[in-house]
Amino acid sequence: MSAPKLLLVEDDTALAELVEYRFRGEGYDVRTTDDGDEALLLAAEDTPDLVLLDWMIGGTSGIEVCRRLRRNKSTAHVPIIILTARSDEDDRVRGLETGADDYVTKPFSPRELIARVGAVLRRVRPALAGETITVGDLALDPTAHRVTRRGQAIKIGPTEFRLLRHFMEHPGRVFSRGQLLDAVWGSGSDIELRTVDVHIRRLRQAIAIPGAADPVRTVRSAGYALEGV
Amino acid sequence: MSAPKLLLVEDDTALAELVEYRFRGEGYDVRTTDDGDEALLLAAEDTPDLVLLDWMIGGTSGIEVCRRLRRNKSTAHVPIIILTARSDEDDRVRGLETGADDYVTKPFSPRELIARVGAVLRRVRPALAGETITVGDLALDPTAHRVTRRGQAIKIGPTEFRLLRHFMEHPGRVFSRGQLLDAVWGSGSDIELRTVDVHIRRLRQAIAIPGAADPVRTVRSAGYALEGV
DNA sequence: GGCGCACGTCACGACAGCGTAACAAATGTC
DNA sequence: GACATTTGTTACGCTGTCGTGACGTGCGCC
Repeated sequence: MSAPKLLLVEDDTALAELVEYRFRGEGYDVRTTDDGDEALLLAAEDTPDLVLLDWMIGGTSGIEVCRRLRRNKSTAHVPIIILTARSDEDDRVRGLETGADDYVTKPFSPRELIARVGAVLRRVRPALAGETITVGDLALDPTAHRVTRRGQAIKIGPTEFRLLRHFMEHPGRVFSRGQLLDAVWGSGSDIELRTVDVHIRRLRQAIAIPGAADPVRTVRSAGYALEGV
Repeated sequence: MSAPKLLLVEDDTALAELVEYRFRGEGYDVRTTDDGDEALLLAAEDTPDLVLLDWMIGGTSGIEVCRRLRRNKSTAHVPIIILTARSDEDDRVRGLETGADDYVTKPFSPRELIARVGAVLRRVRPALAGETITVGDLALDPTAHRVTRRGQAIKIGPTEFRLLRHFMEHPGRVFSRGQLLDAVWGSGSDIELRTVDVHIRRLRQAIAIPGAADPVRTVRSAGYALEGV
């Protein structure tokens, strides 16, 4: 549920197994493939939270996988860490140009890789790294499953919690009802769009405290957003 | 249960005796072997809390023992400290890649090794370092196998003890039933998820005292957590 | 052997939380 | 201002989850 999902694309089987093992030990949910095309499929059917991408793989080259991940809407914003054997500067530039978030040259220690992954996740989605996220006077602790506003605890149901968490991971950004259904309920759920409204109301009710403005903004005919800072 | 169990794999008999002697003096339960294969057997039949592994030993090489410890489910998460004569950087990388937790180069003072072992145990499982952990008005003494609340002794069964200890090692954090089964019952035990509920109830009953709130929090559709401070 | 204890499982009941529909209110359009 | 569209709000039935008591079993101890 809250374990960050990694997609590992690596054709060195031994290395892949090692990395997979260590990350599982760290509480990650890892899926592995040695093929670029399969990677794109896997990423499409269940969007990972981060992609570890070998630079040179069979099927499609790493740079191509990177580009195509970016092109696809659901995977466009997934952070990517490139693994490469060459410490060549040209490659580094090309990798980052293609939209990779970080760059690790082989040989690396799993510990180093774990640290890098942690760093990228902390930067991109703090809640996935188990860190408390703060937006305005709201604070959400994902590991303790706790929400506070101005220091006082908020009683909140599971769905509202996930909804709020999604908002707090992208403060200020407007989400359509469909996007919220995908992100909070899961992409395969056929739920009425209007159901979102009800949960927005419940969320508003839950985080409402007297004398404070409602941080949930309605954007007419577009969706909802959390007031960022 | 209370004394941390060490497995020492070392073929320098004099050194092994010295280390063993010193650690026994510190209250550890030490078993020693000079053979890699025997080490794996010993580890399998009675999972140690930490393995001290010489890099170069007869039978199987240290790195191989390390790998095979990791591959076995019951020993997969046991911390390993590598002892090596070479301060060579390549080895260091390879050792950590294989999943060792720390690395001590010979010659070392027993005092240093004791400190490192303590540090690793504290990091991995605070209760094994023999320190009493305190959360709120609860206190748990892992060596004496005793729990007190507001100073008064609590009668508690073995499973509830391990459950409470796990909670107290991670106060405030929410664990799913599956995670609790892995952590308290051991991974690979096929126990019904709902069994956790029953033991949660028994734990609640055990630590309940009149006029005090229940420190075990139910997080609906997520799991349970111990109220942190 | 008899006893007590701790354990894992089950079944039942309670209820929180969910999704939906229906109606009220607000907002935008001409 | 009249209308259409979008959103807010409420009520309701249903499902899934949780708490709880009871039961059978295995094990060690006396």
